[in-house]
Amino acid sequence: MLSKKTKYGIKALTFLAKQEGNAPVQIETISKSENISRKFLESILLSLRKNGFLGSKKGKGGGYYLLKKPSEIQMVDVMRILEGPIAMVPCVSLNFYEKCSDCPDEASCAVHLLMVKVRDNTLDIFRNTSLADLTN
Amino acid sequence: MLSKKTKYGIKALTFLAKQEGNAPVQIETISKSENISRKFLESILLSLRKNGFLGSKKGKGGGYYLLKKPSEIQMVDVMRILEGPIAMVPCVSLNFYEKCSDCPDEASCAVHLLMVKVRDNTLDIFRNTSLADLTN
DNA sequence: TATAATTCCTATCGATTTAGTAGGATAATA
DNA sequence: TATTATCCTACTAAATCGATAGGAATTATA
Repeated sequence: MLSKKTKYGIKALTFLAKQEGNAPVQIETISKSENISRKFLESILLSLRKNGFLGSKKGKGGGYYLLKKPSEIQMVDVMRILEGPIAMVPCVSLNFYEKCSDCPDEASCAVHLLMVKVRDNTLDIFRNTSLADLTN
Repeated sequence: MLSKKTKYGIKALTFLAKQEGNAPVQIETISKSENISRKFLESILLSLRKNGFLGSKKGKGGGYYLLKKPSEIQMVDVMRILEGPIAMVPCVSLNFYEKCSDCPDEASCAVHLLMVKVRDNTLDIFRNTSLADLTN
């Protein structure tokens, strides 16, 4: 399951991508427009800022804005920051690899084999989809 | 994340598929061979039996056995029973559909759009992979 | 310089899910 | 009848998730 955090994060990025110009948009504005709990969204935007997707400005007229063009923001990077691993199993993850304690040999593991296929395909989609692609 | 339930279930099915003949295999045997908690595996096999993948026999010489040929068992069916929805978001699920409470229009939702792509690809893999394919 | 507006940060909480355990009921075999 | 195995229900500890609370820090503006 995709977490609400990721879902809301993508919606917020999309909202920002749709703005004309690059003026800061307040949390409150996004929260109301996208029906996202204000405080929860706050923490998500904070995390997106700390990871280089967003810039922010404090005080009156402040808010968040995209640091790159939507076409330059790949979904694979967004997913990794918000959701974590792309793979369904740690033993198949490129960026969050962990060995399975129960499995003596990955090469002959049915689950491993199947999940590698899924990861490759999913990765391909996330790599080849930018924020711009989702903003019609 | 793939649940341990699904992971163990697939491993158990693979183990059974590798057997010569169709003689019942005891829970204990699978549990030890695949390093799966005995009691947990018990509940998983029970669920696979109730959903038509396995047959069982009680008493001495009893155990579990496949009801179909491995090549006739599609991973998509296994996944749906053990893991639930294939889709990462309910509003994109074919078999477990649920509307998002926060989203006024699926057609224009970025998350929806992205997750449909992922679902289609993943579904394709699970549909075109049989238990036999995983048993080398 | 005072005030209001806004992000920043840490901590906490309730609900749900997950992985696993316990213990006995039921059925088949010898 | 004794033994072997599955069947079934209920319980539990730990982790995760979604959300909330409350105030600190910073900036714009009157």
